[in-house]
Amino acid sequence: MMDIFEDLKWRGLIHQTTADEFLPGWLGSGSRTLYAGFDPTADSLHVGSLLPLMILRRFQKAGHKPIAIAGGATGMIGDPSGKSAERNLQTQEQLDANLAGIETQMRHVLDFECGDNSAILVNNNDWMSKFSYIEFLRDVGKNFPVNVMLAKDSVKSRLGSEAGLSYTEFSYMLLQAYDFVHLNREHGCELQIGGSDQWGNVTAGIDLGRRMNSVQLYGMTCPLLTKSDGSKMGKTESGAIWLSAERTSPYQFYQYWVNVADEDTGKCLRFLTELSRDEITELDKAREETPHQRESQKRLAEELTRLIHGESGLNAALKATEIFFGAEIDSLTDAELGQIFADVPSKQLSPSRLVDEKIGLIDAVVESGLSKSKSDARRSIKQGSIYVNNSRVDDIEYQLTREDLASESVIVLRSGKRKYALLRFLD
RNA sequence: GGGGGGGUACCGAAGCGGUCAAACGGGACAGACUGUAAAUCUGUUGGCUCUGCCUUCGCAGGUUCGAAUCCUGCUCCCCCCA
Repeated sequence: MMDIFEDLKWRGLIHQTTADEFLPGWLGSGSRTLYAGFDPTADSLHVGSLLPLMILRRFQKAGHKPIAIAGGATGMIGDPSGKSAERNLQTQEQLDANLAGIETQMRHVLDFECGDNSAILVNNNDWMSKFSYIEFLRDVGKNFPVNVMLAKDSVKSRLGSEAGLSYTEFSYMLLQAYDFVHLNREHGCELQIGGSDQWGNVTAGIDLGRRMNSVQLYGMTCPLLTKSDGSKMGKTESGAIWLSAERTSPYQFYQYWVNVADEDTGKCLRFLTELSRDEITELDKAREETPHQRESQKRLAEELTRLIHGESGLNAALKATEIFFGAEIDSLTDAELGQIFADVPSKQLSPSRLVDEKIGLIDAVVESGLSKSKSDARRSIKQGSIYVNNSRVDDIEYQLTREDLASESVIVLRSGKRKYALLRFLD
């Protein structure tokens, strides 16, 4: 069994634990059960959830049993930690749909069918919803001194803010704490992991375990995955990077990691991949010496895309990358093009236009939406920024014909470096 | 209520009778360079049946061979005095 604690430490994944001295030996001497919580606010996890998920995976590979808890109940309330304003509440239907989506994705990262230490996914709504308000206050609430709760950072910061803190959000801590106690009782779970902003909630659970059941539980937090400029990893101008292919195509996902800044890449490799120390050290060196090769970014992107989208997803992303960065496009199928250009707008035209009517390049560029007027299209072509199937065409008179089809029925137009549009000649 | 200034292309801002599709700056787009970074350099930035034609300078009229530029009315904005 590998030394999980040592590995986490080397990767910089241990921010704080409740038992620094004790945990290494404890983890090394048997299979333990641990859990991390995931917030079901959407039907897909995003890059932000990748870090705790990977930590669970590391534990599982080291022989421990991971529990992922989807906060069906807590998700209805919203964790105030690190949030500046009150959350919107979610409906039951939304939550159910979200949970289903999330589970599918977790299966890529955690093994749910490997015997004793199979991962399990539970929904805290299953036990929380059985509580009556009175019961909860009597059994759980009375174990929480308000003065201790008020001292937690997550509460303090919100009390001082203009938005304030509702009673509902204030209660969040009790729910998460009770989750831990419940999992301990039902599954023998003894360790909770979470981001460093979860410290208050984690220790609340440990306290509750001691008070209710006289058990000793443990907690471990990891650093938050942030960029060197302090912003969150996994966000772009156009929104979050998701783990579902429907929301973020494998190509976009791959590209996100290829474009990680040099300063952040080392951290990402350590935090999010399972590459060995030697490999990571080598990549660090390569990044230092030949930054323009961007070997480590490519490796990072490759590892993560394969994990989340599988070998075929990775291949699609690589093929798309090749094409989006200039490779000529020909002898592909409609299906392949459809996958590669999943994110690209397309325009359907009648096939007869290719044969009988002849479609001039200028008109094609306008119809595809790449240019807003014919004058604009004419200028673009003259300036050499229009490409048909990725080869430049600077002849204003050019007419598209069947010869220009890149697949059975598609011609790929491009303006400039990145802007693509598909013309589909179908009835 | 009185006095003054002003509304120009995506934004800021010149132009104040013809050579104005309208200087200049920013932005945007493209080309070169490059590490799918940044910077830099170059070009483009109303439309079209494109070496020419058409429509634009708050709105509507007028003067003139000719107006973004002059006149009249309307409208909106800013400043000063009440």
